[in-house]
Amino acid sequence: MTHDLKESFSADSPPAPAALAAKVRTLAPSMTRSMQRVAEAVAGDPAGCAALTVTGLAELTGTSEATVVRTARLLGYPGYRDLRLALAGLAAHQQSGRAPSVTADIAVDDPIADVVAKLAYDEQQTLADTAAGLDTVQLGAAVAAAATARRIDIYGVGASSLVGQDLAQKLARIGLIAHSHTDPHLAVTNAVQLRSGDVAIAITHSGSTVDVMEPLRVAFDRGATTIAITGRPDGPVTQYADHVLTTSTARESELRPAAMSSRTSQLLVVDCLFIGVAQRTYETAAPALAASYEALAHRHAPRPR
Amino acid sequence: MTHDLKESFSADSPPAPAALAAKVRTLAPSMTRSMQRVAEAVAGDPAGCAALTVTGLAELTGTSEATVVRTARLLGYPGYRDLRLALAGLAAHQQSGRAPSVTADIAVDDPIADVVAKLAYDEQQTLADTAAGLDTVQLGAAVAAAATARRIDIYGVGASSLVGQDLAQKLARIGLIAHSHTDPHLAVTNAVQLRSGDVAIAITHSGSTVDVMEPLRVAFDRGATTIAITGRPDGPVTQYADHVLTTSTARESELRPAAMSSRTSQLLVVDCLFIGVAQRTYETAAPALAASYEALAHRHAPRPR
DNA sequence: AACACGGTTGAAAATATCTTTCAAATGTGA
DNA sequence: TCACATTTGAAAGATATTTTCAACCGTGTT
Repeated sequence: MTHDLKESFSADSPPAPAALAAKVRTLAPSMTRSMQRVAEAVAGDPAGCAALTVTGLAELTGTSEATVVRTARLLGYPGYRDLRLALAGLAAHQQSGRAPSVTADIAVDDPIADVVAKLAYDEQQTLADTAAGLDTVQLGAAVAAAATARRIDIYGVGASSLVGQDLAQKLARIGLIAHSHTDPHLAVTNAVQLRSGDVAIAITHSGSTVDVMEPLRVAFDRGATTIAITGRPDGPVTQYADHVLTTSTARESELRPAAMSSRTSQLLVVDCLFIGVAQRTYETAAPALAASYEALAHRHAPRPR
Repeated sequence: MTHDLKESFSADSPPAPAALAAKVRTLAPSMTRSMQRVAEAVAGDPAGCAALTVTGLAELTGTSEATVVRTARLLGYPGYRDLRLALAGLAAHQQSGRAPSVTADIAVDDPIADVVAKLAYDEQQTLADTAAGLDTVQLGAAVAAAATARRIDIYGVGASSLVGQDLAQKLARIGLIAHSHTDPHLAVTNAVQLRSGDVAIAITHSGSTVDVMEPLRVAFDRGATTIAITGRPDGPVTQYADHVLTTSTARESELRPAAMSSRTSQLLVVDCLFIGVAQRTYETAAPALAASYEALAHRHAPRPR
């Protein structure tokens, strides 16, 4: 416990890391020759020096450990250890300063690391856009309808079908009766069965996919509450929709199909819808979720050693 | 010999400061209780921990020096000293970028607008974590294998099956022979047909889903190049994987199942894989993509007036 | 030129910190 | 319950840091 006093000292008085180079210049005149060599090395390559031990830095500068420690002291740190920590911080800091221009399109010859960065950035952007553009009133209405629905039918084809399946899976997990339809004919056949109190959800990025519009129209005519999740709030599908949830569209490039970002956007909307429903049906949702985890437990292999 | 590449993951991961919190979550399940306590402390207060010595951190977490060192090792650092340096860097990093206030868990009584904001933020976080934690060497190897594969089989069940389908759909669109298998029996039956030059991809968040491991094992034994996309880089599935792509794990709450963020993470990985393959097969991929757009055009209704 | 003297320096000892070892404690499955 | 494997921390061992101290250097004086 006694050493803790030292800790508290280092906590309140270390110099601001950013000003290190300046401090070196300021204090240089009052330094001895060997100390200046050390200070120079430190100011010149903080990141590199952070990787060195006292001995390493002493050798690098052609001085001794003692001199390195003296320099650290002069710069305002309790010892070399703390200077080194500050150096690490400084390195990380200036690392982040160099913001990579990931805003560009993905090119054919981009290195794989750039692809990862750009893709992640794009999808993050898509999420932000979607969240910003989502009408919470419409979403609230959709949630209310879905939470009390007798049954929920979901239509989606192509890439959107996966989103539909995802939603259906999750709703089913919390005990709701939800089905995703991919086959347009079967979807229409099923839609005919719907009536007031049921919910139909169409997912289409273009807002004009016939195979998805048709079953929604039937459901609409039958009196079911209809929801459209689309990137085109003015598209044809919305004329059969009681509630419209808008997804965002990101620029697409040759290598990055629009389906990619629309899927991200659709999934966020669908997740919001799901969480909303789960909130409203919490009493039954929570145990249902727990039960489904339980049921799956035996499908996993034991931990290896 | 090829399988030894797996080793490189845990061994080479150098100071990746930004991804520390993510790494803690990813590796937490494979940690012992006391190690988790240490990891928690580190992830919770990087700045504070950076000021502590091994002994200090051991006392703080009620464990021993040995455990602290073990934890540092598991997180990918040579020892505590290096973890501490990374921590200092991280502290400086987050000092500059002030975190937003939507970090709280989603509660049962959150208004719908908050749900949207929190969910979007969480998914963005997941994307960032995934991108930071993705081993580009492994990814590059996976891309190379997939781009030249005679055929690609993809295994995934539950939520992961949708990710598998998404990947298969996209690869098929650029002219590759790719199939997603959901039925474990059929998957194994198909896996038997694989041989050297084919690629098998298993997608499982837990890393221990038997239904997915089994076909991958068969493919592995048959000499196919095997890829595992999993949130548990130390899970059983990796023993049959030539290349391991790690997805990140976000904290989950009662209302937000882990499946949600793992899906986001998996999709990003899969997208990166796809783009990588598309780059490598650009000559054939570009016209194939264009053709598939063309073919779908007539499935859309004309814009209404 | 020789000397004395204050400041500078690094080798080596002393200390602090980190790492490894190993046996006890704890948990786990038969 | 026992046998076995895993987890854990105390203490020994290895490194890194700090301190000590005598040698060294440069300068100014006699």
